[in-house]
Amino acid sequence: MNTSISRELPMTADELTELAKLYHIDGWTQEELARRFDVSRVKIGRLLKRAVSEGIVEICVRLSHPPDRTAALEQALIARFGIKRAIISVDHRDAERQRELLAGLVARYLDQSLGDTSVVAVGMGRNVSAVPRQVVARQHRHCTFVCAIGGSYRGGEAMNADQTCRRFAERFGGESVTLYAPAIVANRDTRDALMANDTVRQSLTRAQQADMALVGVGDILEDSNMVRMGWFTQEEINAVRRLGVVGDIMGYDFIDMDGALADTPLVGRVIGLTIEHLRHIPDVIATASEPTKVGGILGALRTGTIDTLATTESIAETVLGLDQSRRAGGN
Amino acid sequence: MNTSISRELPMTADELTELAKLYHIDGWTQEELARRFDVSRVKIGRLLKRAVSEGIVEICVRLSHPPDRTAALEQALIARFGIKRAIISVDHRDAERQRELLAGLVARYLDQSLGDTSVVAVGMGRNVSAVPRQVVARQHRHCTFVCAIGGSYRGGEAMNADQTCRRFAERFGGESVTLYAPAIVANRDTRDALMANDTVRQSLTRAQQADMALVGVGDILEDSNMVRMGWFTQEEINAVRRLGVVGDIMGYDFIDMDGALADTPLVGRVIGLTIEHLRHIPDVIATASEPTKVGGILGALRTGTIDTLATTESIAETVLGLDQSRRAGGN
DNA sequence: CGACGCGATGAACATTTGATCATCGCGTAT
DNA sequence: ATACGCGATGATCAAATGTTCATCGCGTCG
Repeated sequence: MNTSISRELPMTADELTELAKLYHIDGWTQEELARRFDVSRVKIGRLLKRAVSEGIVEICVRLSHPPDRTAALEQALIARFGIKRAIISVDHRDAERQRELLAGLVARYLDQSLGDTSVVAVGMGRNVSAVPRQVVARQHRHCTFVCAIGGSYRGGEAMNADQTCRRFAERFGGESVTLYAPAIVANRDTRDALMANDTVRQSLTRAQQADMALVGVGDILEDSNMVRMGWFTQEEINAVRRLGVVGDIMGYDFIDMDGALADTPLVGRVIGLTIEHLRHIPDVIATASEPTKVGGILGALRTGTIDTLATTESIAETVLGLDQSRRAGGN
Repeated sequence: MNTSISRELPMTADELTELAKLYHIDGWTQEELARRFDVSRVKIGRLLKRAVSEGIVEICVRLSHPPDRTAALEQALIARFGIKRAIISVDHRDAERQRELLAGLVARYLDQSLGDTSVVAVGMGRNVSAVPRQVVARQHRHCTFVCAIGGSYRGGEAMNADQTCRRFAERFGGESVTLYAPAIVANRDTRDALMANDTVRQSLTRAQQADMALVGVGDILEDSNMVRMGWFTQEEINAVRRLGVVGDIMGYDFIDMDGALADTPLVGRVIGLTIEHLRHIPDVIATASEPTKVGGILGALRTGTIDTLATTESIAETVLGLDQSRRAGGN
């Protein structure tokens, strides 16, 4: 056990970890640490700040909504769409924070739902990849997190399913299974060839047999992931929108507000689970925190594949209202 | 919107949630909240404490880096690729910061490995040149840092091997040996002419006899150093990629995922150590911090020339998975 | 009616943490 | 050699938070 800290600021990660543990876990005060290591309190403070900035310690605040307010919303969603449960986060104006808040609740739900050997199929997207960061597992499990869709270098590595799977496995315990294939390929032939590949087949089979799935819901705005990732040209997206498409599930399966699948340029070119596969997974969690996705969420709910909806309070209300109006007003 | 909080402490969970959100998420101070709701600051404090005890907010601190995890990774890499050791850095989302973190670990490794008169061959690249900046030497030595490749004015002087050598010599003590030649020349004849030159010969000979080597691993993406330095046209890089090339060692020797050398337009035009030379150096350290380089790292490991791999946790895991899948799935 | 208990409340004080700034050491450029 | 920049350092001050304690309102019981 190393008891002395070198005089210069560049400390090793191990020393920083030790310091952070004493402060955050054991409850020492900065002044006590300063005396203990014979440096000034200010320096201890700076070191602790550095431990945070380097990711050695992570502090997450989880804000769960009190049951009474969300209970009514959840009941309405269950009654209207036949889902099994809803996870409702408080509203927040900052989009990034909002994502984190919701991801925290999803993380907690996973922590209480995951068995010791559960298999979870994981999609791509910002809302999905935000979840593992918020996980604080109470037990160490032996789960399997398997990619439900291939990878893509565009639009940031961090959103990819394999990264998300790996982080899940780290946090909850267990292993991650990567789908070694691009998320999207040039044409159906390439897709068929890939699907015939052993490695790809194996991963997909495991994904199909998952106990749970965590997927995102997308919109088809100009700045949506679809366009950012270069899967769509501007004209294509306009054309698709004219078909009445309002969003997608897991990043590629497009739906209109009635939950019907649409015929888009992507059909037959994606390597991953389809909506049909999702139907056979006992608990499909769909998560979306952006207000622009209300249409997509409504469509996703109406596909009947969603078991658990995770979203914000105001989005849930909007979706319910939207559904109401479309039932009443027709069109 | 409810703006007032009732006077008695028994508040509704909703009000507590609102309060907690303002404090924990939005960063208000207790005093601001006290003014805002016209109660004493002490009471706000008590309410916030209650929000925690009632489970409305959860605050969790996570310490990363239990050393055992990186130890397991290192063992896996050693077992799989026959390297001697691995240096694993924690992940960090900011690329620049990530480079520094990894460079710090490499610097420490050098500090504990370098003898008083060691000779180190030094490559080029961002990951290599980041190392000397992180050096904090405990003793002053008389080492020799010698360029393993010539210089290039494109793409920033700072990355050049001679600069890096000089900084190393400053930090660790000793001298630096520059390879007075361009990194790449127009054709094989020019190269032969240079290799016949006394000065060049001498430097290269010393590099070949080095005790250690520090080299980078590159990728061949559009924005890679290769292209930025103008060594490759876009067509050439595409052609090379079609050969199955996934990366390079030290900035020029190209390899596919099986670690085999590729025939590229650069062959015979580079002034510096080759992979064959590296094989005779007792400790070749390869460093790479970018996730895009996983393929290149796998190839580099399979060449069998690497003794010490320095990379990030998630890259190490990806490389292991990639190797696994290529062994299993064939192709 | 009045004494008492009890929890809530906020003033006052103590502790902890964050921010600022002058200084120092060291390496570099002039 | 000297000036300068830069980062690290800790003294000092300011802000934020935690703790203590006297008081108050209110209901209960003798």
